[in-house]
Amino acid sequence: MKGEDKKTNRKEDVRKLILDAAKKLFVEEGYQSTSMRKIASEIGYSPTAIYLYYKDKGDVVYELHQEGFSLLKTYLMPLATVEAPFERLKALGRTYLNFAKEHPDFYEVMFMMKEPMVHLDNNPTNEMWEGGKEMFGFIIATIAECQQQGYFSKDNPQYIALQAWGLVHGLCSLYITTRLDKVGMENISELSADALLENAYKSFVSFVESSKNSKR
Amino acid sequence: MKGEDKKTNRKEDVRKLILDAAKKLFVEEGYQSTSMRKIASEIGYSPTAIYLYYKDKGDVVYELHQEGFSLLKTYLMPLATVEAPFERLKALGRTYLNFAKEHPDFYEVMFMMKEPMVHLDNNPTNEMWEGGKEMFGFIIATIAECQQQGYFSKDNPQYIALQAWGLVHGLCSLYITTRLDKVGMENISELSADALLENAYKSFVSFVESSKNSKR
DNA sequence: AAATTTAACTTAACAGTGTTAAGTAAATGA
DNA sequence: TCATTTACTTAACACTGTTAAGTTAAATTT
Repeated sequence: MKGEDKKTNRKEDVRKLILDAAKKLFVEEGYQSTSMRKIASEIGYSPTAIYLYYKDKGDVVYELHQEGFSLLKTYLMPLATVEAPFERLKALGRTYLNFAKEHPDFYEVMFMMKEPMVHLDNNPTNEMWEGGKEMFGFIIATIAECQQQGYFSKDNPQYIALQAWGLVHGLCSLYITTRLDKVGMENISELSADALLENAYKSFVSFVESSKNSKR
Repeated sequence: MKGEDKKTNRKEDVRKLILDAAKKLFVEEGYQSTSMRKIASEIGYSPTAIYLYYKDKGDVVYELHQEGFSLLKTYLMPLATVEAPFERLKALGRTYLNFAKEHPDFYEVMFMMKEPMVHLDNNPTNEMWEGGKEMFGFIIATIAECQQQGYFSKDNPQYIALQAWGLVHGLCSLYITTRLDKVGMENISELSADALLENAYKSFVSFVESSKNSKR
């Protein structure tokens, strides 16, 4: 069995070598200019060598997408210690926004690009976008706790969670695609994208806060 | 002057010919497989002929993006007749969602892709994402009217409009990138993406409705 | 009417992309 | 030692956007 282990270990090592090179190019030069050939030359391999370890480019992009979710987890971990559910929810939104701003490339591959989802469809394994579902589940659970404290309506927490996620994701994706800049400028107030993002989020939080115990 | 006019008319005609071919491929085969070569062969030209009428691919994609905003306008025009501002706002959200579902490719190029924004940055004309700003302005104006009727807080309408846009855009982009499918399945309730979208939007509307005159 | 210029294209080519098939050299097993 | 597997590389295909140079016909000028 030792030989077997050694073999799979070796295989895993090279996979990691390739993935790390891909990640490096990805964060330094962006997705657009991360080609199979560049990844290969980064580790001194020929382009086709990658195909011995990954099925195709979609496969390595999917792994990158998974790396992104690992990174997001390290951002969200500390939130588990926040006792008050609404405080936790606010921090969740903040952290999500920060993650998107600090790692726009990862955010893109995780939440904006079609490729990783297509890869999931083509590889009908039992895992169905685990990372995304886990994060969404965290929002749902937190919302449900908030409801018990009088926040939001008594609606299905899934729907409310989707509103929250949709809003924050919407802001992040408009920010990343520079559309927040474009609507902010020349608008008398002359607000920067960052200021718009900040103010919109704050305004949303206080809107939810103010509607506590309205109970529809 | 007649010669001049004839010349520019001819030039405009061919530009339209190219753009229509691009649009056809765009809606029938999607952005991914709309290449300069396919556009050219669609109208019986050689690939390089396009470059006599458009600077580069980004240029024709930008025009496609403009076509999208023309189309969106035809969707939004009828809303001007809705007197009650909150009714108009609800209809605006609905219409926006419908547009995204009926024309996902146009929606992508208008609100999700980076290319058209890069094109704007590289062509420093006086127009700064006119279509986007006009639509966002429509939301702001409607929100402002809603505020006068006791809806929302007395916050800057720009911030509230951005929340609304962010939420609806977030839902649309999660829908288009099939992420709503992925989080909806296997979730006991087993909701389809369409049902999730629908319920989240309805829940949001009734949340805003219920908080009327809370006045923070 | 003839010569020249300009307009509207095409052909060939470059540099890049993802990907497959075939070939090679070294390590391993019998 | 010989055969086989492992781990790669080289060459090639079919694309992509794009540029430079060449062609052909129409318009303009002389």
